[in-house]
Amino acid sequence: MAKLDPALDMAFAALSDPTRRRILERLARGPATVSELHAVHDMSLPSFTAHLKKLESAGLITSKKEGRVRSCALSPEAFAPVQDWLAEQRALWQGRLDRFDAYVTQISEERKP
Amino acid sequence: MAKLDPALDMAFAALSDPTRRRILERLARGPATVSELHAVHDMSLPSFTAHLKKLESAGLITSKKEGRVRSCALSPEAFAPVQDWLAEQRALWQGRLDRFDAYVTQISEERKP
DNA sequence: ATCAAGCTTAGCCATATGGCTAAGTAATCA
DNA sequence: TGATTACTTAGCCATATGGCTAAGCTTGAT
Repeated sequence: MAKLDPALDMAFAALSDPTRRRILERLARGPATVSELHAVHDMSLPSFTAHLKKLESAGLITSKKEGRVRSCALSPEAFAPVQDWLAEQRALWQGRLDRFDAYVTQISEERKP
Repeated sequence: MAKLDPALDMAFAALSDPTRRRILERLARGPATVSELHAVHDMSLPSFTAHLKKLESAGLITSKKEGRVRSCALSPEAFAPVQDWLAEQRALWQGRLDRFDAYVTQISEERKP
């Protein structure tokens, strides 16, 4: 519905990177610290934290620093707009299909009698 | 599931731009020519066709040139991997929630007797 | 008081992205 | 044939993205 939706832009952009999707997959199983998340990624820490930052500014994760440790958690509700947009697309397309069906049906009805 | 999925990368990246989402929303209602699609976008034609190219290389639309006119159509099946990934995420997250519920239930059970 | 752990900041680099104009090509129309 | 339509290609530009290293800064442990 929204003509211009920067939140949606950022969410989709954040999801377009495989490193970031892996991070989300990990966080779906529960919170983790930056170091824990970084451990399985063959990448420098600064590069890695840039990905976390992007996920956080897209609203897909939250993080909080306690002492010298930052822990991250998924923000599952942030996925809703994305899924909603896709669902709406599907509905539009389905609507078109249904109307096409109706049209075909109508044509064949008209040819019968 | 796929550790590395360039198709998913490209689909999400294609969806991260508002111009491209508007194009998809239009195409969900039915096919259209490049000119028709371009008409409602305040942008030069070359810039606009670059968006179409990106959508097409992400597999989200197809196009075919007949004479001097190129017409574009949605490829609805290309949305499946995207929706599947999101659904899987949701499932992971839900699984975690359920296990947490079970844990809480177990704890309260243990306190009762 | 030192040292180590766990990030963070700063700066650099290469490539990608998203926009433009100007010029080119191919198909239809008059 | 000549003009017009409908893109297409080429080239330029600014900013964003994704990677790096080196140095800094808290916090926690010794």
